Amino acid sequence: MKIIVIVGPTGVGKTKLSIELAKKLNGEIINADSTQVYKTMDIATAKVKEEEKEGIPHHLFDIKNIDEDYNVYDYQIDCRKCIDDIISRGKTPILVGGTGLYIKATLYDYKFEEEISNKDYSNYSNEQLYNMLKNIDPNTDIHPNNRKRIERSLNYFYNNNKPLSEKEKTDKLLYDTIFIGLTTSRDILYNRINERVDKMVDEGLILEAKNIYKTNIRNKAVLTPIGYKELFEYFDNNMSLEESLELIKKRSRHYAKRQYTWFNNQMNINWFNVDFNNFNNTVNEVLEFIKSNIHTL
RNA sequence: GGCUCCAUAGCUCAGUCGGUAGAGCAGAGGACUGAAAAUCCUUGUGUCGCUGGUUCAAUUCCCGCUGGAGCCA
Repeated sequence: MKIIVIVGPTGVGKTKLSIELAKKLNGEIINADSTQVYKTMDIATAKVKEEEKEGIPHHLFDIKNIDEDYNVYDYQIDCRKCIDDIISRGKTPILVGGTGLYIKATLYDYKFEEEISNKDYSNYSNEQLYNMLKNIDPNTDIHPNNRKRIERSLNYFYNNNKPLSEKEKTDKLLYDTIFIGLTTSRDILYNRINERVDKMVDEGLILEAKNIYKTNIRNKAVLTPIGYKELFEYFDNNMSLEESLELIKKRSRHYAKRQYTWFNNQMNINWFNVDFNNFNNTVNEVLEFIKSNIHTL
């Protein structure tokens, strides 16, 4: 059984395509977006709305509260379980989302072990941490400024008693997968992203952010997505509303660019240019590609 | 009408006591195996507004023009 994966930068229309494909391919949709696993983070994450689902089963959305942690390790387990379940019922799993790492860790043979201890490094400078890492892992290629990676690397060492640079890394694909990528020109994409932020505001983004702001939760889940931390600056009077929204747009543009870098260089994607005037053209083009791909096997 | 100031990268500006220029932002490229919408790295050639003059050499000095800001009438 084939797995369909739909990727692409934020705002190209992945959600829409996924539902059209699911209808035609007897499919079920699995979220592959790190921020959409959380409840109540709906507008900012551009989560699919209930009325848009058209009866298609959607998995791995809204499975965590915002005060809970979730990461690749958890996702790999959940998503593989989900894929197996859908296949066992004779349906087609359709992974949709923009989080390249989650998709790759699930479909490729990434190995994670359970980890227990995670130290607090807040008393150390970047330089001190880097030197600590160099001591235990001389071959590390992490940049000295990349504190997050350095901490992770140290934790890996203390949990596994070996340097992260010696971890075995495979590029083996575990599932029979068709990778579909949606794309468009940079100009059009950036315009869509900018307009979408304004649309989010119309749909209640500020209230949604305010509600999360009022919980006083400031963990990874809350501070990771684009759209809340920027508005918090406005709520705290450090920024005007306009500045805050501009920042959201800018960061979304940067994010889209990083997504291209990942998908172009980490995965073998079959790219399709989106026809925004007639989305059906795009759907049909992709469908044809999938069908020809299935037949050749 | 008179006087003063400004005109340099897509934007905001710095600078060259004359030897054709540099920052921030925007933009572009890249890395990525437990925060990934995160984190980190790399990347600045542009008729120095236009025209003429002085000079071996002008974006830099001088004349004029154009556009903008301010002051005096």
